[in-house]
Amino acid sequence: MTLLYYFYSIILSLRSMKFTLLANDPSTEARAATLTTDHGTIETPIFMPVGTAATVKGVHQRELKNDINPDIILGNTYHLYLRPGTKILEQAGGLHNFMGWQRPILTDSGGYQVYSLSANRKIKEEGVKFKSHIDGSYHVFTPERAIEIQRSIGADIIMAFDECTPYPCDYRYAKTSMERTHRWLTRCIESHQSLPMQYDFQQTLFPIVQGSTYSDLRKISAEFIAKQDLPGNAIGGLSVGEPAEEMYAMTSEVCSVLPKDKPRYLMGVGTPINLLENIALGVDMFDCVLPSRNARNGMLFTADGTINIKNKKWENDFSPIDSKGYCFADLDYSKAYLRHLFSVNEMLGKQIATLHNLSFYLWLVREARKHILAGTFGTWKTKMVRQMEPRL
RNA sequence: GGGGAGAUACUCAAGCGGCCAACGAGGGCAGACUGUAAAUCUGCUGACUACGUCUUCGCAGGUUCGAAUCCUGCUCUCCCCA
Repeated sequence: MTLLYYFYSIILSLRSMKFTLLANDPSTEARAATLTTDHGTIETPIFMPVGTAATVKGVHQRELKNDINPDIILGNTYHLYLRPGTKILEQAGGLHNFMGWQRPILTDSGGYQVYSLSANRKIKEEGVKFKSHIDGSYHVFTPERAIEIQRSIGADIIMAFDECTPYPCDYRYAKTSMERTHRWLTRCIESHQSLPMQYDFQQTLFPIVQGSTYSDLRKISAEFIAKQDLPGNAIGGLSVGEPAEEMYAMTSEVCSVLPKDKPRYLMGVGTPINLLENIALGVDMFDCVLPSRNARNGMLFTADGTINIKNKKWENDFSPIDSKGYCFADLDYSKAYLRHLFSVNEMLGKQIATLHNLSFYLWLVREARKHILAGTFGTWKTKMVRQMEPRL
């Protein structure tokens, strides 16, 4: 029995994630593809809703699956490690079973927390020491530990442990940090290869390009990352406050180096316009808290730009939330009603807004995909960007 | 009928002679948010011909250089005893 399981594991580990390019847009670098994991196929370009603590905040799994309908969602290593902890996740049979989501999941390694919890952590060559925001306890994340925890969590795609540098970041530090992230990557790869699978599906490791806003560093980093020959590649350290044009310049630089036959994941991006511009530069995967967090704060993303549903001007606007109807709630409820829910701080308001925003984001990337497949992405993108730009 | 407490901006509520256009909270109005320490955070919230002026602290008088703050009367509210 043990022997059988052993062979089964070997067969599983030989199988790897499959990326199939279906189309290249004629006027941009945009591509449409499929990415197959053991939990299903992801059609790219894709937006991955963020579900940090084993939940896309405010959304039932049923709505997530049936209405928003993303092919993959995110979880976070740091948060899940703190609570509920790897022991519980292992007992549950991994994150998929724990949260009742059987499609693909990607976990961030905790690299972003190195950035966002900067006041509560210390970086060393060995790893990063964090002070827990929950009980003040100290925890050390090393590249090895980050992979080990991600093995226990059990996401289909797991991320290398990196440092997401802040903006602005001086050149010397950007270079030092990038080189350390590269060394950490080597350790992540070794760890990933040596640690046994804990569940009966494949987990794929993605490395992360760093280099802040410096073209030469980005190029060096992208070359180093590409050389590792992992099944997919990520671009990190962007959308941390730099102007959008700088982000696009970096994405463009990096995409020109990263292999075309592997998925490219731009971490933490972004606004609907950011998504379209980066798809045009060759990015396949995105994740961002904007649609979910901003929804809870009353901001709705639409094809005609953003609106703040809390504003007085919606008080007696009984038209549908969004007549385009990206989800049932868009047509079932009015703007005036949604504003009311926010006014009285009813949780349903935040749920509806989240459902709308994520449905819109997923509509946007699916629509982009259709246009790439049809060869009309360039003109469509230009039109959409103009339409969504803030009017003064 | 007797005794006591109190009335402050949209609401609740501090202030008890000058540093008061008046703490704080709520509400209201706006803004921020990009690999989630976020159902969070920030600003404004008497009026105006706005870095200045004017009118406010139940109402009416008074004391004082100066009152939301002290005194007198009135109106109203609450509590206790009969």
